[in-house]
Amino acid sequence: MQSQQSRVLVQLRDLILKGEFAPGERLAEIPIAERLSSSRTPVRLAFATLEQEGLVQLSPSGGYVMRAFTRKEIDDAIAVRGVLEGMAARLVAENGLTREMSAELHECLKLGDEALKGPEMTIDAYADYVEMNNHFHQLLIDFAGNAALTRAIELNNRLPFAAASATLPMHSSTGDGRQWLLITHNQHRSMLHAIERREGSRAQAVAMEHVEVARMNLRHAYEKGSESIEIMPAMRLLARRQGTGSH
Amino acid sequence: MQSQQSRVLVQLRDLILKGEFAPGERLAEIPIAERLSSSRTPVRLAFATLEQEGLVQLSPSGGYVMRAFTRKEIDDAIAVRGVLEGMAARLVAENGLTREMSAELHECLKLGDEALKGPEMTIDAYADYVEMNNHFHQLLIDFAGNAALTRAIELNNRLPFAAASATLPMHSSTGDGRQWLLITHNQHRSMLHAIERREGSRAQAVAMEHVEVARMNLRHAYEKGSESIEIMPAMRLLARRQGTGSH
DNA sequence: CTAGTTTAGATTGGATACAACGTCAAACAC
DNA sequence: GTGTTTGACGTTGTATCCAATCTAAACTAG
Repeated sequence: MQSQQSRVLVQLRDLILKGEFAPGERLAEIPIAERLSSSRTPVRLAFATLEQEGLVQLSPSGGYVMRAFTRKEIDDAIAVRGVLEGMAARLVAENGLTREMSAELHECLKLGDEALKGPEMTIDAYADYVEMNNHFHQLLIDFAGNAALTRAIELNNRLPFAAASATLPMHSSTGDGRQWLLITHNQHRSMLHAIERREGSRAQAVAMEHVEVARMNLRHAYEKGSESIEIMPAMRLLARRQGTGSH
Repeated sequence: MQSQQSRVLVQLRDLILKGEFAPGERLAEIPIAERLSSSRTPVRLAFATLEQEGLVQLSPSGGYVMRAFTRKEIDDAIAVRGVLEGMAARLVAENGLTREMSAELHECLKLGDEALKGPEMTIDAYADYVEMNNHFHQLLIDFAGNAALTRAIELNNRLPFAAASATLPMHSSTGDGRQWLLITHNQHRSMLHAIERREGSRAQAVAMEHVEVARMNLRHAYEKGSESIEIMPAMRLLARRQGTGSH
């Protein structure tokens, strides 16, 4: 078993992302330490990390409080992801793919085709698509071979909703979610096509356009409001109004 | 006076950036705690933050070791800065400037003109230019009004050499440094011009080209090798060969 | 009844104590 | 002479302790 430190960090981050704490809520060390059956020390260590990740904030009076996220902040973070993934796609196009890289990416497209082939999507097919989507994005980032870029994307994705998978169309079972998945899947195909033809600028443009679907889905979830909290608990971290909501 | 936590963090980061620790060196808590006259607790907290910043690494056997940076990693980080600052410039151009914003940016240009006006640069004039440069870049980032972007740039700048000021031409007194400052200054002017005309794409392109000077200077410093360690102690953190240098 | 003050409790920031672990070195065996 | 094992030392990870501070409630005075 690993150290308390990493266990507490992972579990606490999980609790936060599950919406266990209300925005602005004071995060006392003792109750959390008890809840995760550890002492205060690993909890404080975890807080230091989570503060860097932007999930919690130092309170001026000491201690930490849960951060609130405005709609604009999430939207902005998605835009940043677009730019960074656009850079990744451009780099991959400029540097060129090896045969193995190309094969891996094509495998993703194939998995996507299979998940989307029926007229209706099962839950399993949806899960498969999400996994394929994550893999595809991760491959592009890895193939770009730029550690600072990888890091920047990783840190940006720590913000709730900013990650690629967080804002895939969630209502796939209702039918119109599948339409959007078809569109994002086609964008993946365009991206790979551009990359293989070394069209860096096109690859970048498609990658940037790609996140617009995520923005649209965020808007959708935001308007649905409380309904989407059921399937996306992290929605609770979204402040309904501008401001931090902490006082 | 502030907390030990923040004091130790700042001082320790300073020590690291001054090249006090060799790449791969084990960073023991007790000596550092004694050196900064605190207990191990704040040091440990600082390590957690510095690890997030990428300056130190967890050793598999426990504890932290000083990270080594390869030339490529720094170069890549500068490329990421170019993309992010390019995004900032584009956003500012697209959103437009208020009268106050415009005035502040023009003030920077004026200060730069003054610092560069003589045929030779004094140390003071150089210092003024550096300060103006930082301010100009920070203004653009602030005016973009995208918190995730601000954060991403900030985190990326924590890597040594990646920040805008870190790789300005350092040999300004020798004359050819001044030439390069004239060029970067002119790029600032072009950027503002593009922004005022709402030419987002041009503003972005200039901002991206702008960091090429930084890359060139890094190459320059790297080739000079030990000479540049005198004026840039952080050069010691650059691994002379690929790899982590930790074993 | 309200507002201000005081006091008691809880909580954080920091230091230290302790146990488990890893590392290094010396000594022994082959 | 070399390789291995064992033991001692140092370090980390974690828990707890203490003091300083903030919070909140209750009480008093106007």
